[in-house]
Amino acid sequence: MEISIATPPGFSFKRTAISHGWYNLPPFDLNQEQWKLSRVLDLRGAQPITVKITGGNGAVNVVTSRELGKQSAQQVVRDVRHMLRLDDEMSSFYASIADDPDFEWIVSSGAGRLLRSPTVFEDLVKTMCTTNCSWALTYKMVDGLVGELGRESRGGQRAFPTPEAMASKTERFYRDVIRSGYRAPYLKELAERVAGGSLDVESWFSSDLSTPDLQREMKTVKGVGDYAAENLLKLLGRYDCLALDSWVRGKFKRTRNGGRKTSDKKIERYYSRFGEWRGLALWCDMTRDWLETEESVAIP
DNA sequence: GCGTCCAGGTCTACC
DNA sequence: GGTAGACCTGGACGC
Repeated sequence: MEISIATPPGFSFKRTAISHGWYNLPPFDLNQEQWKLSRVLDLRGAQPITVKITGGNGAVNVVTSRELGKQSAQQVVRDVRHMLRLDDEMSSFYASIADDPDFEWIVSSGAGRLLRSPTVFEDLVKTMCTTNCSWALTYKMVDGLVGELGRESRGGQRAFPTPEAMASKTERFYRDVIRSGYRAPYLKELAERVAGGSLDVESWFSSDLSTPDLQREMKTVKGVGDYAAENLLKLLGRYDCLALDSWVRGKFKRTRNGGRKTSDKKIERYYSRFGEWRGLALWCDMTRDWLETEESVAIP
């Protein structure tokens, strides 16, 4: 089954697909030769399906692994729009950087939409798996979660596990099988709180709380500190924080500070001119070279 | 082969 | 509120 979803003017599928490390973590899979982004979506009431997404002129094309009813098709459209940030209002951000020669490329290349998961829960678990470890270990943990606990689509690929599936496993499972180390009790506790209904992380997406208040609420989750909360805030569409981690600090040092070590204060000062958009300006600046050549909006 | 360091940090105890 | 030390894993590196 094929579904075409209209994209906003200037949207770049390539820049969006590769905007964030998530494209490299299961169940996402990005084929950079064909520029095809695949993943399994858990439709809850129905068997999970695999979707393959490609860019086009003024639309993205979604091919599903089987025919879908009206309700399931609507959920696929909703999830794809959410993942690719098709409903994000970018004009204010683009206006804030349009006159800056170092950042104008973001407008002309259609960058600035950060790929995210269909659920806040998935983004939160993945973020917890990025802390204090190499990317290789992050991959190993996420791959383990998907492979061990994700529901299977018809083609044998797996979705990201539900909170209920994760809550059903023991802390030892997360240590011994997932190899998550000291994060094991954090993952177990988070899944239990979400599955039990005492924590509604999906509500964070439409929360009326101020960013500092929402950040405080996020940090009530064990294993979520400043970096993890700020990273999640970006994925929710709030960019008034920087989510500085060792990778960003190193990249800023190389690209913006002549290879010299710098303080967080200096990084904050550098991007402060972008106001409420400073987190997004920083992220685009740090990931500019993730695409070797500049992508024109005419080549989505 | 072995020890050390560190990578897309966080928690707790203590001051 | 600020800080030191502990916490898991696994790859890179020096010896």
